[in-house]
Amino acid sequence: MVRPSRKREKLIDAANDLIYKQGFRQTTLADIARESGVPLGNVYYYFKTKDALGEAVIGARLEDFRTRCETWEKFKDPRDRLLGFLEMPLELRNLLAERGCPVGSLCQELHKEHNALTSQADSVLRAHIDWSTEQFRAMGKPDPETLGIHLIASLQGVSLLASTLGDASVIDQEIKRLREWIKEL
Amino acid sequence: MVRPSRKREKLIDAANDLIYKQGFRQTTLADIARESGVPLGNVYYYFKTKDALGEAVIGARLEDFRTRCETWEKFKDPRDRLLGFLEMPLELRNLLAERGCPVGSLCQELHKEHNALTSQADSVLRAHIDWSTEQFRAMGKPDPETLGIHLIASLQGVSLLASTLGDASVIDQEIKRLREWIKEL
DNA sequence: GTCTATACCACGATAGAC
DNA sequence: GTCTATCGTGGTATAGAC
Repeated sequence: MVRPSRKREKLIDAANDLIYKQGFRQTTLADIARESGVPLGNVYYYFKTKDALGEAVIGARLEDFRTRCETWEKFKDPRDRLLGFLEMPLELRNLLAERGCPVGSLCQELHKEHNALTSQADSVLRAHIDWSTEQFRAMGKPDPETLGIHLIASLQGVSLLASTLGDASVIDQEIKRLREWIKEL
Repeated sequence: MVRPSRKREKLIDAANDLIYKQGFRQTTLADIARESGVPLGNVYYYFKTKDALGEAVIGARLEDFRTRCETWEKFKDPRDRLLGFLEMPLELRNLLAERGCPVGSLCQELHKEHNALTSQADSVLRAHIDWSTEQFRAMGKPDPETLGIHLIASLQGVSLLASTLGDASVIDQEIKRLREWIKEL
């Protein structure tokens, strides 16, 4: 069996967490090397550049979202899928209040640089919008994309405010509002 | 008459724009020096550190918001004040779609670093929330802060999506929704 | 494949002439 | 007050021994 290198995985995991905590630019390869237990010079055996490692991290995040999607798609009713989706930010509420949303904050950051990774990071947020839009479409709603955008924008906005205010309860408030909105739609 | 140095103003203006365009960390003092026409070494005559210049920029932004508040407070009806407030993101729609919200993106960025400026940047976003909350309170609504948070979170979220999708029309959509929400409240 | 040592560069900050 | 030259630090990336 061809199994991917352990060190490669460890590097991606460490980078994933550090990028969430500190941002991409602020996270140095030395940080990642230390956190993953891989010597600095050895990082370049697995990834040619820092950007290449960033690309792998974003790929892992997209993969992670796809896996989550599968669990929500077990629900037959698209309304239930959306309500299932809304459980995620509730579970992560303390993390979101501390660090903001990993997807949104990376998009913000990379849009300010002129980084080659920008469009890849964007695609993760876009995947959230597209998945939500599909559920609204399955519900037979007109303008499903407007609804999908409203849903994701609300979550992004409240993540930013929760981390700025250092208060996770604003997430609960907004999720409550969104749940009611979806039920009444 | 004691007038503040022209160069000092130019530095703040250039820094303000560059920080909006590129983010704080990504913006170098060399960038700011070039853009403002002030030689690099001379920057330190006006600001001891880069953080000190950042602090002046945030102060200018807060001052700018206070000035805008005065124009909205000409309306007697708090509902009209909120509707006046919502004109701002509409006017800035193309800028928001290109660069995101200057206030929100700076909060995001500084929260990832452990920068001394973080709490100052936060106070600008907080000012937006507080002002909105006051209007809802003046309308006699229960839980005015929840409403204020919803308003600002919506704007922040849609700014992020507009810049990620590169599409200003999502701002129009969400503002339309918010206007109706305020009118029916 | 693994690791140490280091080249190289960019940036914040300072020294000091004018 | 103004400006040039430069120091020191810390980051990405590479060379090359094992």
